[in-house]
Amino acid sequence: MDAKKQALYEARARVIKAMAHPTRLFIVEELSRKKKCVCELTEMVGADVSTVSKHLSVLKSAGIVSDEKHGTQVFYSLRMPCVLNFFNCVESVLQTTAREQLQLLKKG
Amino acid sequence: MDAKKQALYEARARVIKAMAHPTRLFIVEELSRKKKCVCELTEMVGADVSTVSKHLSVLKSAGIVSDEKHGTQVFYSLRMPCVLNFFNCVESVLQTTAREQLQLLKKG
DNA sequence: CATATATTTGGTTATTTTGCCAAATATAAA
DNA sequence: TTTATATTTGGCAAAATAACCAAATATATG
Repeated sequence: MDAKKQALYEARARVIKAMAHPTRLFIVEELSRKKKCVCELTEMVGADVSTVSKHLSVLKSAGIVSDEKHGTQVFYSLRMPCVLNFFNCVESVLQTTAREQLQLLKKG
Repeated sequence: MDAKKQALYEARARVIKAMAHPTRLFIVEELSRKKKCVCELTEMVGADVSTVSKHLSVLKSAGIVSDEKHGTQVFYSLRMPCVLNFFNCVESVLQTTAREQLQLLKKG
C-alpha cells in the first residue's frame, strides 16, 4: 500500500474512530434528535463534565458535530446526519451474528 | 445511562471499532471486490502476516467478515456488505470539512 | 514420516485512548 | 468588580491497541 493510499485510509479511519466509542455513539444519537448543551449531555451520559467535553471535542475534530455558543452554554448539533446510517448496518451485523449464534446452539 | 443502554452502545461500538483502522478499512474494501486469502491481503497491505491475521480476526469477531478454509489457505470474504455504506458518509464528512477549511482560508 | 507452505497464537514493547481531578477561561448576574 | 455557572484544558494513571518476532498448528506433498 503506497503512501497516498495509506493517507487516504488514515483519514477515513480518523472519522470512523471518532464514532467508535459507546459514549460518543450515544451522544451522536441524542444530537440527531435535537441540539443539546454540554451540561444536558453530561447529565444524560453520567460521567464527568470534562470527560463529556473531551468526547465532544473528538467528534468535532472529526467534523461530525458542530458547536455554537449561547451565553455561557455551548450547544452541539449533528453536522453530518449521514453517520446515522451507520446504526442501521451495525444493527444488522449484531442481529445476523446473534441469529447465527442461536443456530449453532440449536445444532450443537 | 443505565446498564442496559450502556451494554447496547458497547455492542454497537465494538462493531464500529472493528472498522476504525486504516488497514482494516483497506481490507474491507478489497474483500468487497472478491474474497481473498490471508497471503494475498498480506502482500497488498505490506505488513507482517501475523499483523494482517490479527486484523482479520478483529473483523471476524465483530461479524463483519467470514472465513473458509481451502487446503492450507484461509479465504476471507465480506459478510456484511452494508458496512460499505460507511464509506460514502465518511467521504462526505471529509469533503465537507475540507471545503469549510478552504472557506476559512479565503475569508481569513 | 519429513518437509514446505499458510495461518494463528503468545509474548513484548511502544503508542494511544480514557476518565477523573484540579486548574484555567469565559460569560452572565449581583 | 465579585460571584456563580458552564465549559475547556492540562496532567496523570490505568487500560486498550498495534506491530513485530518467534513459536505453534494445520495441511498438503515428496
